[in-house]
Order: sequence, then C-alpha cells, then structure tokens
Amino acid sequence: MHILEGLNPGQKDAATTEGGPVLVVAGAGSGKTRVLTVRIAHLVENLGVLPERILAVTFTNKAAEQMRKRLAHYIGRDSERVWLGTFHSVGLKILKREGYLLGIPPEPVIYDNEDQLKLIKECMEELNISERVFPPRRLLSMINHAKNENLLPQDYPTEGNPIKELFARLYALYQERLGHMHALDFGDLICQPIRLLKKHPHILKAYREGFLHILIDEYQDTNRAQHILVNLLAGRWQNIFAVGDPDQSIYTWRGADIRNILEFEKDWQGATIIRLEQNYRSTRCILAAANEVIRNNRRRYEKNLWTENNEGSPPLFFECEDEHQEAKSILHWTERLKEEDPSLAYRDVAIFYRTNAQSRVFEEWCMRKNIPYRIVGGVRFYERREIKDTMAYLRLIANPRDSLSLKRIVNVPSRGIGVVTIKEMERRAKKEGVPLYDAFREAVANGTLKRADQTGFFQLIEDIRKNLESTSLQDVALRVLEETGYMRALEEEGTEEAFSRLENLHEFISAIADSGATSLAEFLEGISLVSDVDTYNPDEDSLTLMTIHSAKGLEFDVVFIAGLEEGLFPHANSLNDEDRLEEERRLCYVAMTRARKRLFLFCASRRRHFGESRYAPPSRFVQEIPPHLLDIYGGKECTEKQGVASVSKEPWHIGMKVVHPSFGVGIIRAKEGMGEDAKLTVRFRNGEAKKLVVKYANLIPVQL
DNA sequence: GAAGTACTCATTTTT
DNA sequence: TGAGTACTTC
Repeated sequence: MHILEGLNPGQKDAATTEGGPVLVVAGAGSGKTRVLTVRIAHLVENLGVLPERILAVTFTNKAAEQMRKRLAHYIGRDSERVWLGTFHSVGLKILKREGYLLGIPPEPVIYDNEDQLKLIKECMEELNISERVFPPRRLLSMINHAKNENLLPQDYPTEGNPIKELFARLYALYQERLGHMHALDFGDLICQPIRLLKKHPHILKAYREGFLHILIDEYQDTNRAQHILVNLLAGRWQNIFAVGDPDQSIYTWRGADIRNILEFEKDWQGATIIRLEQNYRSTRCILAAANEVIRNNRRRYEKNLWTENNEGSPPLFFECEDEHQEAKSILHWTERLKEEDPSLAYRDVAIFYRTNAQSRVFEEWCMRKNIPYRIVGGVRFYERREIKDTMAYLRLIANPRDSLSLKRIVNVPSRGIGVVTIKEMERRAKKEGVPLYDAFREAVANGTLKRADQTGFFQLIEDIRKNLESTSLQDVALRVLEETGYMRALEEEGTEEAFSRLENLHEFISAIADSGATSLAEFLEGISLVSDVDTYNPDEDSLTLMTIHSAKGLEFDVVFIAGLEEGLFPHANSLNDEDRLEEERRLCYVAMTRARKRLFLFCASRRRHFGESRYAPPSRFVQEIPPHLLDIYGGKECTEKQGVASVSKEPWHIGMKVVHPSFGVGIIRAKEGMGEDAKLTVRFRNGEAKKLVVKYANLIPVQL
C-alpha cells in the first residue's frame, strides 16, 4: 500500500472510497491533484482495474501531462494506457474513432475563435445581416453559448422570436459551412460526441461499459454539455469521481455551470461527499485573509480552510498613484525580497492582474529594469499573424476544403488575387457545388487565371501535396515560407516588427521539428488544442506575469495582485450584478490562495484607461480583509526614489515601520490627525498595540 | 488591385 | 490607446 503513504485521513478516504459516485470538495492547496493521481494508481495497482478502463479529465493539457508523469511514478508504463486529457481532447479522440457515423472526417481541422469569427462574418454576409445591427462578436458568443448548453442548430429554441429565428438560421448556416470545410470548433468537440452517443446506442453502450471509472478535475468549471457527456459515459457503472471547489469557479462566463457541482448529490443518488479542508500551501495569515474575502459570498457551500503552516506575515496593501508607480513598486519589492532571501528566484514570484491590457506597463518596466519576465496569455504565440498565416498554408495543404485558410493566404504575400477575383471564384464554386480551392484550380486550368504569380501559387500547393509523404514537416513549412516569398517579403520590409516576425517563424519551424508529429494532420491537431499555460515552463528563471484566470492551479512563493480597484477588479461589468460580483470575488480568492509565503495587494488611484485617466477607490475586496490581517502601506513612498518628495510633509503613514525607544520595532496600524499632533496606533513586535502621540513618543521612522 | 488615410470602436476572462 | 474597418486615391 505504499501508494497511499503520506496522505492525511481525508485524502486517503478520497483516494480509496469504492463503489459509486464520489464528490470531493477540495479547498485551495488541499492536495486534490495528488488525491486524483493516487486514486488512479490505487485503482490500477491495488484493485486491478485495467488502465484503459479509466477516464480522467483535466482542465488543461498541462495538468493532464503532469498527472501522467506523476502517475508513471506509481504505475510505470501502465500510465500511458489511461484515457487522460482535457474534455476537448477526449471528445476529439472519440470523434476521430467514431465520427464517421456523423459524417465527420477522421482528421478534422479545429477552428479557433478567430476562425470562427471570420466564418460568422461570411455567413452574415450571405444572409444579409448587417454587422451594425448584430455585432459578429456577439453572435460568436451566442453560438459558443449554445454549444456550451449542448444546443445544436436543430435544437435551438426560437420560441417564435424573430431575432432568435434569424440567429438560428445563421447558426445553421455556420454549422453547415463548418461541415463543408471539414472543420470543427471547440464546442463541437463536446456536442458532437454527445450527438453521436445518443444517436448510436451501440457506441454508447461500448463506451459506457468500457469506462469503469471516470474522474474529473476542476468540476466546478464544467459546462452543461460536458456534464451531459459525463453523465452519459458514467451511466452504467456510476463510478464517477469529481473533484472541485465551488469557491474557485471562475469560468461561468464561458458556460461553466456551478450547478454541476452544487447539485452533484441530486444528480447522483447516494453520492459520497468528502471534504478536504486542510491547506498545505499558504501561511496562516494569507489563508485567513483569503477566507475573510470569500466568506462575503452568499451563494456558497460553507467551508473553512485551515492550515498547520506558520503564521507568516499579513498581506501588504499598497495604494499607488498610478499604474507606473504600481509596476515600479512591485518590481522594487521583488528585488528587495530577493536581497533579503537570496534563495528566492524570479521564478518564485508572480504578478497577477485582472485584464491582459494591464500587462503592458509591467512588461515595459521589466525591460527597463532588466528583469527577466515572461507573459503567459495575451497575444499567444500561435495567434500571431505570421504564425497563423503559416498555419493557414499548412492547413490548406492538409485539407484543401478549408476555404477559410485558403482565403487567408491566397493573396499573402500579394500576388494579384484580390477581393474581386475571390468573389468571382466563390460564385463559381457555389454554382458548381465544389470547394473554393477547386474553383481556383479550374480557373488556372482553363486559363482564367494566367499570371505567373497567380498560377505559381496553386502549382506550388499541388506540388507540395503530391510530395507530402516524402517530405519532412519542417521542409514543407520551409518550402511554403521560402517559395511563396513570404519570408522574402518580411526581409524586404526591414522593420523591427518584420524582424521579430521572422524570428517567430524560425521558432515555429523548430517547434515543428520538436513536435514529434509524424503527419501534417497530427501536427495541426496538436497545436489547435494547446493553450498558453500549457507551454509555461516553471524551470526558466523569470518573473511570471499572467491574468488570474491563467493562474488557476498554479502556486508561487510570492504573489503580487495588481489593479485592485473598483471598476477594474471587481470589473465594471460586474458591479450591478450580484452573481457576477461573486464570481469576481472568487477570482480574488483564487489569486490570493496561489501565494505560499508572501502576498501583496496593489491598487493605483489613477490609471490610464483608453488614453484617459480614470480615478477609482481601492477594491471592496481589500476592504473585506479585516485590519488585523492586513498591513496597509501608505503607498507613495513605496519606491525609494520616486515619490519621496510628495510625502515629505507628512512623515507618518499607516503600514510604516517605526522604532520606539522602549518598545522597539513596530508597525503603524492607525492614525488620527496630522504631523506632530498625530495619534498613532502602533503594533509592536511582541504583538501589543500602543496608542502614541507623535510629539511625545520619540518615534524614529525606519527607512526601507 | 494595392496602398494609404480617416474613422470608428471597444477592451474580461479562454479550452 | 491601438487594432481593425471603410473609404479614397493612385
């Protein structure tokens, strides 16, 4: 039973409970990933369950990868046989095996949001829907929402509402066009397997019988469709094991349905509920502060996370003048902490923010101060224009029906095929009922297109396709980039930006080599399911900048949360909606509980928004932390050089360190009055708080 | 057909 | 603020 060694009783219980549905409500840092891994190992090793009869679903590819690694530690090569992945990758795997029953090709293209949006715009044009009246982005989110709810066009309830009817028509056209292009979007990776299983009972039976145990991580962030899929698959054996924390549900905007976890007992009669409430990650102070914040949520499973860890020091709160000072101050503190504790590395420190736009200032200051940093999220590598262009070439080569990709690059670099030509070809394609690519080839064949650069493009694509089997993936990409003149065009541009694009292309080509993929289709599929967090490498020694959403599941010794202002965090769009506000609070809770040793909270009184200055008071979340759990720092002097002048008139601030001749070192906790007459409440090292009048107390400020 | 300019508009979070 | 679009000009 060495597998179970070192687990606490609750964890052991969770890892070994047999027979029927189990819900583990696992607080932040309570070791849920460990429990999940150990449970699988226990099933295989101690109970003799065949690894391929276990399905384990995680939230990111990274988590899946990590789990597989840890699993290998316990059960060796058997770990490779476990069905382990994200919902999307599992869905795709099922579709690749059985999708032919729905007319889905064995190697579909996966469209991301940008592709989806383009397709939607095309459909809108065809249906004469004005982009003014219906913003395409809204329709995109409506389609995604529908799929999150497992509503395909044929099931979409229009309720006689003309707007909904119009949407349903658009949705149907969108879906039809996806089919023509042999493409699937993310939502399809869940919805189509459901459709498949419902339509073909013998397939459903095979999977249900097959999966003896189903384990799901981050259950609080599953959506309705995923919930339906799980219920279908777990229907036979009812061995569903879900792990989650309702307090960390931060994806309801993306369709995550918190009811999935809150109503688990209703869904699965006789479910065992296990709570893991001991936190192994954070200091007592940090945990207490986080608990204080989250307890302000009304809709919640009562739970109290505790720890045996050290008390640590309370979170520090800084109010800065603006976002630049915020960034400088955070970097300054990072350096200070590193000096204090030389074992602390950049990789142990993270800066979290609510919106990606906030990252720019941090990036700027990291560069100026020569601090190594990495930004997770934002404009992802695979979403850069040059990468997407190259991908479009590769996709077209793999799948000539992908008209969207064709249109993306047919004139990149420019080769005299503009909108007019494309429109004409589309007309012909539609008339003949063939893919756009075929219409183009026909035009080349019959001489409608005869300019050398125009025909050359199609000859090149054809030639590469013909030799695909005998060419390495890298060489395919290289040929495309060289022979289309794509790289040359960038070289000729000669700007800094073009240079960086070239660099990215080189990086992309080595990524192809490193991918280990054996076919173009395999490579493309791999890329379309990776997120940025997946490529996050914790060994690299640099400061991590990321949104709180990306930080889920990670932990750092030192965490800075920036931008804690009303209107930014909580975000303005949530201020008038209790449910959304609670989600913001959960987000804050997630952020705070990422910290192991030190937590810093920052806000800026003034912040440039879109070119305009905006003033906002500190976030309500900061105020929800009681004073004894928060060190408030009068922020203006938080960088040594800047700002000193602005505060020199008033030397005493809350949060400031002082020395008293008889009581020693203390921190100012409260202040009444100004200057010499100010009455300060100072908490000293021994824990005692004293009220002192500046004039008589002989206090000495401690320089930072 | 391409390039350049003026204009608008939105910006939460992403598998 | 800057990205993306619509319109104008060559």
